[in-house]
Amino acid sequence: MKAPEELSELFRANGRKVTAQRQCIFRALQGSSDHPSADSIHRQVSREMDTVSLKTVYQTLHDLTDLGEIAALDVGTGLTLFDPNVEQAHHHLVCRRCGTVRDLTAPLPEIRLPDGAALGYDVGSAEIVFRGLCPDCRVSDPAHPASPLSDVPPVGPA
Amino acid sequence: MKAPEELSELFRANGRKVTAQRQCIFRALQGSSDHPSADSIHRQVSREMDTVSLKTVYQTLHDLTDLGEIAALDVGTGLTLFDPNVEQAHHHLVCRRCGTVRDLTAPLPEIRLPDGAALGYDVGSAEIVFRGLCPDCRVSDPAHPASPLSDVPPVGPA
DNA sequence: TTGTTGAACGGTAATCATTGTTGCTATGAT
DNA sequence: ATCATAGCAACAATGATTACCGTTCAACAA
Repeated sequence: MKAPEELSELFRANGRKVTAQRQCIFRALQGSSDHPSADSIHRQVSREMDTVSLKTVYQTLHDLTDLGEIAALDVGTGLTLFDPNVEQAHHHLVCRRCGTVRDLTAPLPEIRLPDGAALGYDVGSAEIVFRGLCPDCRVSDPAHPASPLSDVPPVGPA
Repeated sequence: MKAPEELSELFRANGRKVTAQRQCIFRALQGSSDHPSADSIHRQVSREMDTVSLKTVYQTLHDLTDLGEIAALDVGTGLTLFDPNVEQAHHHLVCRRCGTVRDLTAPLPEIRLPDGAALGYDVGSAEIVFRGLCPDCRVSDPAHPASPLSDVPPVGPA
């Protein structure tokens, strides 16, 4: 993701208007190093501007996704996360208990479909999601989900 | 997924009751070779029993997921799909236009995280989702003309 | 066979994430 | 400064999923 000022330029260059709300969202995105949801961005922005609509956050995030500055990421937790890290190719590691997502920058073998395996599809991208327990959730007894801190439902493996 | 009679046995063995609604859902699942949603199963079951609650379908599907007989599958289309094929390890091919999901049984190199890359996670599974346009959607989109199946380009991370 | 018990049922209403509608406001170009 | 229009906030609505609640019925034992 580019810096806020560059994003403003990009928006203008694409016929979109640069509003105070959008600039605030740009800054909130730059400040978040992880994978924020629309709601968490909205909470962050609301601290600075108290009447920002959640819909405005959604629209700006979708605009940024269309422009390729961030990536929408759905790992099965029921809400869409947004990934500002689009410069560096990476995959994701998802905790099946609390739902937190971490980037995986470790080198992985290039994924290639064997000839004829694409079933006529025009395949454009491949994403790998690793699922497991994060260090924090491993501390609690794995056999007994005693007190889940977050009520994200577990997601079954493929 | 096991046969309906075996599923009934399994339910009884786990202290769950075998109702007519559940047996009907078992049969509907066995009859569907693809990746049904809760709603499509509900429509199928409703043809046979006209007063089956959608909640009952959800509960039975979750029970089957807990027992490992089917797998919940969320590929970012907004609804949860259920995959009766849990015996054979496979990945998924998702059409980004119409959302249909196909199994990929082609052999892929085993995905394995290098030592120290797991960031303290207890990694349990890895799933690959390939995204593209299915043959039907390619026909209606001149921007992505059909190409010979042999020259599928290698695909990188999303 | 019959009685008992609690899991499971159907119907409805609620919840959560997300999107549409509408009338007003402010951006960016003239 | 003016002005057309994209964008805004405040709702209301949507679609998938789940909770509530009074009733029913599968499982098991007498």
